[in-house]
Amino acid sequence: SFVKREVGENAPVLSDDELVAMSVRELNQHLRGLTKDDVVRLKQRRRTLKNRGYAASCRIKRVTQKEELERQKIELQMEVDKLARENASMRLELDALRAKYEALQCFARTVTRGPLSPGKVAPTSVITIVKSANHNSNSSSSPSPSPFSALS
Amino acid sequence: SFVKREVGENAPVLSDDELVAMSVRELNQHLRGLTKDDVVRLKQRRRTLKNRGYAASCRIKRVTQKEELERQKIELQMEVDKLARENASMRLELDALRAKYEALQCFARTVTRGPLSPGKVAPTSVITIVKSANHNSNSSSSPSPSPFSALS
DNA sequence: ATGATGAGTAAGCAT
DNA sequence: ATGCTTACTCATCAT
Repeated sequence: SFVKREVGENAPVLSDDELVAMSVRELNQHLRGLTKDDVVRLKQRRRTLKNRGYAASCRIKRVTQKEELERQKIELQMEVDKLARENASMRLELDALRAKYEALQCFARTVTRGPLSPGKVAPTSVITIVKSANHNSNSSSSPSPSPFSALS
Repeated sequence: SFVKREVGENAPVLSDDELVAMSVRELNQHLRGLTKDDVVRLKQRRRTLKNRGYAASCRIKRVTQKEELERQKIELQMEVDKLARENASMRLELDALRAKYEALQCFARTVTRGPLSPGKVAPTSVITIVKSANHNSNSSSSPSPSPFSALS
C-alpha cells in the first residue's frame, strides 16, 4: 500500500483513472524527484492499467463482432425467405400462364384448322369468314402445324 | 521448485499431465503420508491445471462457434444468390411467355372477329371457313370483347 | 467436485 | 511506447 505513496506520505498520489488517462508529458511531470525504482514501478502500473483497458476493448470487440455476424445471418435468412416466396408465387403464375397459353393455343388451332372437318359442325355453331393474319408467303402452307411461328 | 517434491526428495512426483488426468481414487492413493498442507497444495495445483484446461476448451469453443457462424453466413449467401438467379430467369421466362400469350391473343382476336371488316382483305390473304369453338348461347353476341372467358 | 465463463495479468507481436 | 491478442489464473456461478 505505501509503495503507491509519493515521497510526502499523505498525498493520494494518482488514481488508476488519472494515471491511465495521463499523457506522457504529464506523466514525466509526476516523475520528478522519484526513485529510479519508483519510476519503473509507476510506469509498470500504468502499463498494467492500460493492458486492463486493452483486454476489455478486446472482449467488447469480440462480442460486437459475434452479434454483427448473428445480425447478418438473420438478415440473410430473411432475404432467403423473401426470395423463396417470390419464387414460389412466380412459379404459380408461370404455371397458370402456361396453362392459359396452352388452352388458347388449343382454341386457336381449333379455329384455324376447323375447316378440315366441315361435316361435324355442331347444330348451334356459327360460320365465320376470316382473313388470315399472315401477309407473307407462308400463309397457304401447312394444314395443321402451328400458325404461330411468326408470333413466338 | 522444491515444494513440488514429495517427502523423498528425488521422486519426479507428478507431472502436470499425470495429475490432471488422475481420477479421484488414484489421487487419494498419492495423498497417503503427505502433510495436510501438501495435500491442500496438491489439490489446489490439480484444480489450477483443470482450470487451465477449461479455459482452453472455452477459447476453442469460442472460435468454433465463430467459424460456424461464418460458415452458415456463406451458405446463406450462396442460397440467396441461387434463388436470385432462379428468380431472374423465371422473370425472363414469365415476360417472354406473357409476350407470346399477348401475341397469340391478338392473333386469335383477329381470327375470330375478322368478318367484321371483310372489305379490307389483303391481296394475298386466304379465306377460311371456321367453326366457332363455343357450343353454348354466347356464341353470337359481343363483337369485340374477349372470346376467351371460358378458357381463363 | 467439476465445468464454464468474465475479468485481470503478463508475454509476445506489430506498429 | 502503444495497442492488440493469447494463454493463464482466479473468482464466481451452476450442476
